[in-house]
Amino acid sequence: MTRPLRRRAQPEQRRAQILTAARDVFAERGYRGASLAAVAERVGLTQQGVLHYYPSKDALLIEVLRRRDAMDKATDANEPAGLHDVERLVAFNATQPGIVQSFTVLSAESVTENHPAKPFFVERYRDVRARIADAIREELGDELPAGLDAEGAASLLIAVMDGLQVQWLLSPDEVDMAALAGKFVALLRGRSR
Amino acid sequence: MTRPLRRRAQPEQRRAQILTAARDVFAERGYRGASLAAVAERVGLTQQGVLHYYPSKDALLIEVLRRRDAMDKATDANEPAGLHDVERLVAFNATQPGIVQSFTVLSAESVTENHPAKPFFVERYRDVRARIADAIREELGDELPAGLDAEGAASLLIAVMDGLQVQWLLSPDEVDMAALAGKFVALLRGRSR
DNA sequence: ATTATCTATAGATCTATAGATAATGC
DNA sequence: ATTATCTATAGATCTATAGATAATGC
Repeated sequence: MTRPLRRRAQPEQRRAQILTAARDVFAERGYRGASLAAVAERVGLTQQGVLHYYPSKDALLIEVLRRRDAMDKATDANEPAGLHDVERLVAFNATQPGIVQSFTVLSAESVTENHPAKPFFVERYRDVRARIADAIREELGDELPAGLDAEGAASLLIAVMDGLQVQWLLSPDEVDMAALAGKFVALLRGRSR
Repeated sequence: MTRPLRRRAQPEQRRAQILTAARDVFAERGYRGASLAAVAERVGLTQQGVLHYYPSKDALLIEVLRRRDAMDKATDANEPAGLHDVERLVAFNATQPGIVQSFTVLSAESVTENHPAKPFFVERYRDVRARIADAIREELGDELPAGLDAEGAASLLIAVMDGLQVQWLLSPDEVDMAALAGKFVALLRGRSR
């Protein structure tokens, strides 16, 4: 009975493990503060083992973001289906601090010089703004308060969700993200008094 | 006529130069992505020259933040004096992309593990929330729409300003920060229709 | 005498490439 | 035959400390 001296994982499982570990490490330290060795350690490989699956640190980050995007689209997570859905979505996010943190940290870091995720986030915000604007138009038509148009309201809604995440990550007990996001939606609906 | 072989700058000028350079480098690359050598190069010193004035990279970051805070308080910049002042302040910020970027990048990065600026930002947001809540109470009393209280409205206002900055830094031509912030204030005032 | 600045350097990283080896899949 | 994984290693960093030197301030 000979025994294998080294175990090999299923390649697809390995890739998935690596992406999850990378997302967590990037969330904890930012992209520039993270190392391939830290990712490797979490999946029980050497740093070179990780590079067998993803040819560079940049490529690994891009894949993390792509997969996240694909999953979000598949499950309709992280982008509200409409105004009625905002509070539920934010409440769900509040149960997933790691995911919230990865998004907050990477999107802000992406504005820095030559950041590999910059094109990704430019496009993503453009996309999300357009889709949320459509949803708002569908629900409220042109009946927006304060002279807002649907695009502006979409920008504000995204800003509220992103901005609350920073405050919540720093002081979870002082900021009730979901309730506040819900109240912002109520403002948009114009139920102001 | 002997000439000095090496020029020495006035210490206080040097400190100010270093802090400005550090703020810019941190804005461009984030704290973890920045190096002391990059800061040193901008002021014409070696990295060890910088460490003569600030004993560590952490200490340098903390001083950058402290000075910024002191300057903000002195000039009333970066924190609106009240709701009437929000749009003007945001319009002013839009003329200072470097400062906006340093704030956006560092505050988001500060939520990561063991980040030296975390205590600073936890406290700062707590403070700013309280001060803005006071200003809102003074201007609007308890007449807040959507069942908001002054603290909640303050959280939302800060979130709007922070969140718009990310979108604006990524796509300055697509997001009119000042106009949108102004419209959010109009929503808070309850002039909704 | 003090201090601003430099050179030298220790000691830790970090990413990426090259090539070896052992396990898998046909 | 292919490929998952390792060791070895090049080449660049990076922070921080130690100690030398030259300019400043009393």
